[in-house]
Amino acid sequence: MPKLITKIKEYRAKTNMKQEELAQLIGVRRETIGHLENGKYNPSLKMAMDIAKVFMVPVEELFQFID
Amino acid sequence: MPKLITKIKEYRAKTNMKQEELAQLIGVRRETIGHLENGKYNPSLKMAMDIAKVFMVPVEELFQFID
DNA sequence: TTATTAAGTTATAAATATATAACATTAGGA
DNA sequence: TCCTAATGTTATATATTTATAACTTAATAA
Repeated sequence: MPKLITKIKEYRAKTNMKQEELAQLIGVRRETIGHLENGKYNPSLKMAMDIAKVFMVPVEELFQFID
Repeated sequence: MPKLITKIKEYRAKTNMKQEELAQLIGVRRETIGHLENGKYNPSLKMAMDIAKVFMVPVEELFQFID
């Protein structure tokens, strides 16, 4: 079972963005962002790319699977 | 409803790889690769990154959402 | 202390991806 | 042409993500 590591929280902090704001920008729920930040599951490619676009970084900069 | 465009088939052709071979490399079914190549759905981030790794390209080079 | 805002967490429902199996179609070589 | 391998396609089952709602916790300010 590979674990997902993400830098979403760091990029949010860097830009003073709340979970709620990010969620609205990409059209998902706040809880979904929270779960994702805490590695609860493997998101869809669309959602991952939408978030990467918000922070203007490549998907691989934001997400990494370990193991 | 955004449409998914992918270059998987092109990269497979470039390296003479069958759907079945790619599927086994990343641990999914042949039909799953087929459906993905034909834009049937939005894959998981893990699967997208696994495929990108096989062809040694960034995720964004392989997948693009239109609209 | 009380109130408020952001984030964590849990349970359940709904939506969607993926597996599975079966059959159809296409392309290429003998 | 006939065979065969590769791919397309469809239906259904299973697994997983995401939505929803509710409650909790942490931090901060009044």
